Amino acid sequence: MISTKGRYGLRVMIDLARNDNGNFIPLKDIAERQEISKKYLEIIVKRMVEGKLIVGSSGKGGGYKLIRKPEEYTVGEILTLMEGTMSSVACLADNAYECPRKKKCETLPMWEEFDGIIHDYFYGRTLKSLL
Amino acid sequence: MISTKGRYGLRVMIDLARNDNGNFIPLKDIAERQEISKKYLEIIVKRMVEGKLIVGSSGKGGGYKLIRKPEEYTVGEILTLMEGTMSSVACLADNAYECPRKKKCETLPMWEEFDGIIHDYFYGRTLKSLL
DNA sequence: AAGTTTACCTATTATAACAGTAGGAAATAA
DNA sequence: TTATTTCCTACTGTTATAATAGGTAAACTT
Repeated sequence: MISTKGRYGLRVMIDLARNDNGNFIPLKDIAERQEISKKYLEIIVKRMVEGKLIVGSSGKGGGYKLIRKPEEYTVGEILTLMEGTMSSVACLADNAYECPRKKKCETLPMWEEFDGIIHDYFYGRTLKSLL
Repeated sequence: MISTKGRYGLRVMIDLARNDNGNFIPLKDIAERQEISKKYLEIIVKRMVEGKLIVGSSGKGGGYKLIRKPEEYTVGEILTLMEGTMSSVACLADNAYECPRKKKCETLPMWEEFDGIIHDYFYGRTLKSLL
């Protein structure tokens, strides 16, 4: 299940795209429009800055801004950054321990196929498509 | 992300289908074959009995047994029973609070479409297909 | 009737993630 | 230098996960 990190993160990206006028957009404005606590959003955007999805600028006239054009972000990369992994099961997560039953597991092929569907869905959809 | 409840539950169902000979199958045997703690599996199968996926019988010669034929179970119903919900976001879960931003939410349509894909995938697949 | 096997039932626990809140320091522009 | 805004560290309450522990009840066998 997608947590608030992923959901709010996406909404911040949409908000930044929607209200882009070339200047930095203060988090206060985003928080008000999106009706999310600014304090909590700080955690969200921090990760987005670290992940190079957006850029921040301190001080007056500061705020956040997209780095690329909306059509150059996939929803998948945004969610993956925010959620850590997009795998449906722990066995297939990025940091997965090597499961000893891997070869004889009767459910693994299904999880793999399903993860492929998830991947195709979210990586085949751009931020622009959400505007 | 699918938890051990869903993953182990599915494996128990497969194990019961695979080893079905008309008799009840003791949990001890399932636990050994699946390499999962019997104690933990008790929690899993309890829920499956309550959800009418399987039936249990105490005493010598007891154990668990499928109620229907493998082709009459969908993976979706098994996972939904074990996980509680198969929604990708809290806003769409069965017990969802009524989100005040529902009408203007720009991400909701995507989550709804995605949940449809999840639903189609898992409900269009039977236990038999995993054998 | 006794013993064995098996499900069934009620706790308890350790760990981690989630969803925030709080308070201040540093940077930037007017 | 003052206002604004990001940036940083720490803290907290709640819930879910992934179990473990110990016992009771039922059913079959001898």
